[in-house]
Amino acid sequence: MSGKLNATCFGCQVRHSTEWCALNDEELALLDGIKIPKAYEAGTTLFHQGDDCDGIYCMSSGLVGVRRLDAAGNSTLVRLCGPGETIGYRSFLKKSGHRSTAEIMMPSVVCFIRRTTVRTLLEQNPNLGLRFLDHTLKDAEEFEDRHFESVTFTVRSRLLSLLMVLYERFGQLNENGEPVLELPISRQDIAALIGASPETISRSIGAVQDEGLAQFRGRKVLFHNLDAVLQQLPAA
Amino acid sequence: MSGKLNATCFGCQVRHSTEWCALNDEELALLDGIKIPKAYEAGTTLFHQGDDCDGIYCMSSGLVGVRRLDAAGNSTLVRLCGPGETIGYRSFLKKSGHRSTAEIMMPSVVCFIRRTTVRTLLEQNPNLGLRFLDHTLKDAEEFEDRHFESVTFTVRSRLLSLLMVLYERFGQLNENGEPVLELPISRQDIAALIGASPETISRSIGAVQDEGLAQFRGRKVLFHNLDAVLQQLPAA
DNA sequence: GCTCCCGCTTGACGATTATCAAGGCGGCGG
DNA sequence: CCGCCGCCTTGATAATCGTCAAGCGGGAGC
Repeated sequence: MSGKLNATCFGCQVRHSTEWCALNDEELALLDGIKIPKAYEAGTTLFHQGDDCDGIYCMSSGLVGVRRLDAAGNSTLVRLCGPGETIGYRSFLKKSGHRSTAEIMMPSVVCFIRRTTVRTLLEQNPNLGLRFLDHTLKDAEEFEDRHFESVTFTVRSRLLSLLMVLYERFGQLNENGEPVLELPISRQDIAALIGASPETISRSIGAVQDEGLAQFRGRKVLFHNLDAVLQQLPAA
Repeated sequence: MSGKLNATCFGCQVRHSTEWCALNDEELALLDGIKIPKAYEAGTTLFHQGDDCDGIYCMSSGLVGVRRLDAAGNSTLVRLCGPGETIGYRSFLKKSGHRSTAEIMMPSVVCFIRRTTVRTLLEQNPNLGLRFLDHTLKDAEEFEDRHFESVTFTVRSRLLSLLMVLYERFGQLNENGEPVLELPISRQDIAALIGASPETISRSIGAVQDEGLAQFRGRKVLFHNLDAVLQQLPAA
C-alpha cells in the first residue's frame, strides 16, 4: 500500500507553497532522502490526541481533518488540511504532545519527517524557522477569527462563511460557467467545523436553498449568486 | 502625566517574565535608552484597529483590554493584558496593521518600543525571535482553546472557566484563608470576553450564586468551594 | 443634600438552537 | 433482488440565549 510512490520532494507539485520552499537544493536533497512518504486510506489516522510528537507531516495529496475532543465527549473538527499543508508542526515547535487527532478524510499521500531531521534543517537554515513563524502567526489569526465568528455570528452566517472558504479551495466553474462546489466533507463534519448540530446544519442548508442562494444536491453545491452570498457575510 | 516614571528596564519587576529576558545587559541597555514609557489613564487607547503597527508595547503595570469589532457592530473583548505582557507583537511580526484596539482598563504604565528598535534587537539576538515564536505558539493554542470552548460549552461553563482563569491571575486568599477574587473588569466586559449578553451574564452569576458555588458582591467574588467549580468545568 | 448617569439586575418575550424521535434514501454486501 | 446500515432530513419539543423594557443603586457633579 505504501510502496515507493515516486514521491521525491523535487517533483512535489505543492512544494513551493509549503514551508519547505525556504530550502536550497542541497537541503532539499537531504529532506528527500530521509522523509517517509506513505499512502493512507480514508478513516485511518496520522496521530491521536495526546500522542507524543515524533515529527511533522506534510500533505502531498488528499485531505485530512484535525479533530479535537474533550473528556465530556464534545468534539470539534478544528481544520482541514489539503496538499501542501504541514500538520503537527506546532506540537513539534512546542515540544509537546499532540493536542488533536489527525484523521484521513480521503485517500491521501502524506510525508512524515522525523523530529531530528526537522531540527537539523532548522539549524542549517534560519529562513525555515521564519516560515514556521509565519505559519504560526496565520494559525493564531485564523483561530482568533473563528472564535470571533463563533461568538458573534449565527449558524447560518457561519455556514455561508464556511461555504465561501471551501469554495476558494475546492470550487470550480462548471460547463456553463457557474460556480460549483463539490463538498469534500459530510454534513456531520460541516456541523463539527461550525460548531452546530447536524440537524441545524440540515435546516440551515434548506433555508439557504429556499432563498435561492444556492442549490444543494448531495455534496454538490451550485451557487446561483456568489455576490449575494458574500454580501450576506457580516464583514470582518 | 507621562514624566520620567523611573522606569528603567533593569528595574522592571516583570522583565523576567517577558520576551526581553532573552536580552543580555548590553542589549537591555540599548532597549532601556530607546524605549518610551508612558502613563495612561483608564479609557484611553494604545492603538486602534486598522492602525499601522509602528512598534510594540510592553506592559509595566496596569491592565489593558484588546477589543475587536466588525462592520456590523459586533464587538468582542479578545484578551486582557497585565504587567509583563507584550501587546501588538503579532502585527509587528506580520508587518501588518493592527487587527484590534488596545484599550486601557485601569491606570497603567506601558512602554513603547519602536519597530526599528525591535528589528535591531531581533537581528542581534536570535533567542529573542524564539521567544516571540513561543509567545505566538501560546497565542495560537489559547485561541484554539477558546474557539473550542465557545462552540462546545454553555455560557455558564464559559463563565466558570473565565472565573478560574481570572482567579489564577488576580485571586488571593482573604484573612480567613478563603479564595477571593477582585474582578478587574465590569460585567459588560465579562460578557464581551465570553461572547454573551450582559443580561445572560447577570443571570448566570445569579445561578452560580444560588447553587452556593460562590458569592458575588460588586466586583468581589468569594469562592465557597473552588474544587466544586473546577469539577464543573468540562475537562479540556 | 439632590439629581443625573451608568452599570447592573430583573422580568417578559421571542428567536435561535439542541435534543429526541422517526422516516427516507442510497450504497453495499449477501 | 433484498436487507442492512449510515447519512441525511424532517418534525415536535424544550432549553438556551438574546432582546426589549423597566427599575434599582451607587457614584460624580452641582
